[in-house]
Amino acid sequence: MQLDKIVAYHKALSDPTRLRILLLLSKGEVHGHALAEKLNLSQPTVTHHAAKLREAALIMERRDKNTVYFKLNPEFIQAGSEASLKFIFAKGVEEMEEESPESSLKESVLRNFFAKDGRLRQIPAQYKKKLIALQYMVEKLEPGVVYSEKEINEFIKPFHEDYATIRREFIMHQFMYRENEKYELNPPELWTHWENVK
Amino acid sequence: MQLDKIVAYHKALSDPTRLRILLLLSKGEVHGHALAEKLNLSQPTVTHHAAKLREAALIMERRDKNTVYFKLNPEFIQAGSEASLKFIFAKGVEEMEEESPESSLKESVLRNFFAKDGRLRQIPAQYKKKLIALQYMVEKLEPGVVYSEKEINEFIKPFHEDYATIRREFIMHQFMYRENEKYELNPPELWTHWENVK
DNA sequence: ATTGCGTTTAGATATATATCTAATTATATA
DNA sequence: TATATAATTAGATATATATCTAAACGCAAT
Repeated sequence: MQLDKIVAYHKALSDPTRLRILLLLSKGEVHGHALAEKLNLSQPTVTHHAAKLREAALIMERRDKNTVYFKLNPEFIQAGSEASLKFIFAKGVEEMEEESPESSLKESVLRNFFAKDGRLRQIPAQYKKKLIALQYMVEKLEPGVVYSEKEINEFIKPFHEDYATIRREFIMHQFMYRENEKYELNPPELWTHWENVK
Repeated sequence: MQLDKIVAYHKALSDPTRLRILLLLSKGEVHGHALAEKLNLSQPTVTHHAAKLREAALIMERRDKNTVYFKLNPEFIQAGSEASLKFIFAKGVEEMEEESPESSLKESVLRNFFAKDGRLRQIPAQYKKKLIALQYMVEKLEPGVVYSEKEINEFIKPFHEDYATIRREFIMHQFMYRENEKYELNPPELWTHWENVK
């Protein structure tokens, strides 16, 4: 997961002093002492910030005698920006397909919690199993159809008498969407799956 | 100085929990309780992060009964990214103002693409020139005024009959900001300029 | 009214970090 | 070798912040 890299990138840019350093470097190479003077900071402070920027690969260094010159690393500055946007806007990239543990657990839940007539014996207390049971029921609804609350209740009753709780769970776990008393199925990408809850 | 805004933008993105929230929101609206569950965090922690993201204008909220739904504010996420790069790479801010190539290109575009009555003969296909034409038009709007979509259309029509395209380009290139059908001018620092697009 | 549920606020705690001074290291020169 | 300059490291301090629990708030249903 490149999450840590993206965090490091933004951490590096989330300090006014470091941004001012980058601004100064945008005009060309500058050495540490000069940065300290221009920013009215001590040299150790400059070293501190330079280390942060170097760790995020936003600057490069060159040593000449006992003087260290800094300059921008423009490719990485831009790359971090692009990687962040890609990360944030990457809708559902991390979806995974059928796994054996999941399907066997699913079978076990359907066998043990649902009677032959289709009724739900009890709402599973264990989170994973509850989600499986909820999903099993919700998949019998029509995508794209707008239901009233009354209709949802009537739909749930054949499964379980406590329709209010189950209706709430449908919303809480993103199986359904509610607005102004109207209920509608969410797309499956939005459903809460126990694999995503770590 | 917009330094503080850029710092705030990166601070908002410099936490792994907040990035995970944005990732979840990239698939669509999610409410607070669901976020807390999916992330294994307490609700107050979600509120805390939501406040940070809201302050940086990276998310928007909608309330239905006592449930708050969050969603991304993609324009601002992108705008912050562009503003940062623009800030860092603003070489020699003082002398970049009046360069001959830019101003002559601007004059040429204004001369060749706009008729004497002010109408835009055609939308420039070349990127640089299109931005110049868009900026020329958008500068005739009042900063700080909130326009309806109808008003924007009526504003554009005297320039060009394809107001829908131009209205979209205003948003796409960050000249304007849109929320709930309301349009407002962005500050010029946010505008996309062709010098930064290489 | 009372209860239930989702959210927010308040307050506490632990960790992270920006900055400084003082001491140490690295490099070059007299 | 001794000295000067630049950089780094070590250690101290103050501020910021991510997280939690407990309490308060807002809204809807009974």
